[in-house]
Amino acid sequence: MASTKGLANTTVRDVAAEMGTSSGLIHHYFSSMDEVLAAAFEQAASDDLQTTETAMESCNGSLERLSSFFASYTRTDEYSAFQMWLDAWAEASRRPALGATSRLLNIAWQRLVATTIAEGIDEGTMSCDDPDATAWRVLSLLDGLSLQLSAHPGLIERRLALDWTMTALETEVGLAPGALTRPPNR
Amino acid sequence: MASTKGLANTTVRDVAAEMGTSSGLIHHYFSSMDEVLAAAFEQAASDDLQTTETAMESCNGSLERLSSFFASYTRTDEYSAFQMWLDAWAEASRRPALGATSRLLNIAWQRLVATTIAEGIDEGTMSCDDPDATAWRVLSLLDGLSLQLSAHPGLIERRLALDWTMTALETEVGLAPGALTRPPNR
DNA sequence: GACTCTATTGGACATACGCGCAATAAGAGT
DNA sequence: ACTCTTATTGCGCGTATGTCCAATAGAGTC
Repeated sequence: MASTKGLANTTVRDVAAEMGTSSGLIHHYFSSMDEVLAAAFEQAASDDLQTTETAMESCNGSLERLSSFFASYTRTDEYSAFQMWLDAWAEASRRPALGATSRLLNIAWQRLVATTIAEGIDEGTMSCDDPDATAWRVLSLLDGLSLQLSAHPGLIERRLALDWTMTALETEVGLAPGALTRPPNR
Repeated sequence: MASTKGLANTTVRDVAAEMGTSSGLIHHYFSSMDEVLAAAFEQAASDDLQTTETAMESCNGSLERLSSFFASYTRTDEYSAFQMWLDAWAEASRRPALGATSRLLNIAWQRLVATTIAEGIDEGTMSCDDPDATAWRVLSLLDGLSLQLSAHPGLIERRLALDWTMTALETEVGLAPGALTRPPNR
């Protein structure tokens, strides 16, 4: 999936060329371009989610798991991954199928963080009144900052954006500042 | 500016029709569609900024000014205003002029918040190590939450998103929870 | 081997878009 | 009146896109 042009500008012929088939075949399986984009987005985005999930599972302890979450987040191919999300959010209100897909995947990411926080509470290493709300806040902060990184390169330092988000999470769940291990620069 | 279709799908002919002129005239004043979109976006977005600025100026005390900021934010025409920002961010990396415009306007919003916090510090009502960073964090949180409100209606309650952001600001600048007055529901 | 159903092709069709252009209108200054 | 510059029009060209469709290939099934 080399959609460097962005979801919004991806055409049926692009997808066909990339799969080595014809444009007509795609409309044999998908009834509209909206669903083509939704399927393409789901595949790419849920791949990223899967990668992050397996990386987190290989950690023991919710604290390491959360650190691993951020490490995995910065590892995703920087341009295309987040640009794809920006396109999806912008098109969500115009393309129903794509909107439904992005909604589901956003919820999946939020639940991933929320349940890990809940584990931390069970372990006794974290404290949080509302893991659900905290997950939304932390992810929204990360999205809002990543959005600036992607749309306005150089405006905010990438490392600062990540550090701010991790600090916010530490504060929310009652961890000491720096308790989460920052990933190395890249 | 009735661009309900979104910046990305606005055509030269749309703009021409809305201004009651011909499409050729627009290319007489703008050298490319990128600059047309940048100008249209700048006009709409800086209008919103101006409205918020004047609303804040009519308040005395930085605390009231910050409350006014959030009140003004929720007042902006809900769909089209934020959808326009989403489109601009998504297109920023593909359309240089639009990207430069959105970057400048983002900075303007950030400075608006940062300088108000600095005023609060001078007044002695607030405390904050780095108003600049705090402004970026608060605005990014607000953007990330507003993004969900716009792209996935009903996922998060609008009032909660606003309340979370205002609480985050209160925490950052050492105000008591609830010190900022929440705007009435709408 | 004939038949049927699905997979797949390549292209046609209608539409839409950005951009440029030749032609015209409108002033403005002299 | 005349000229030069600017404003404005309407249209056409080239290109791209989503969608549809007739035709072909292939794979089972009896």
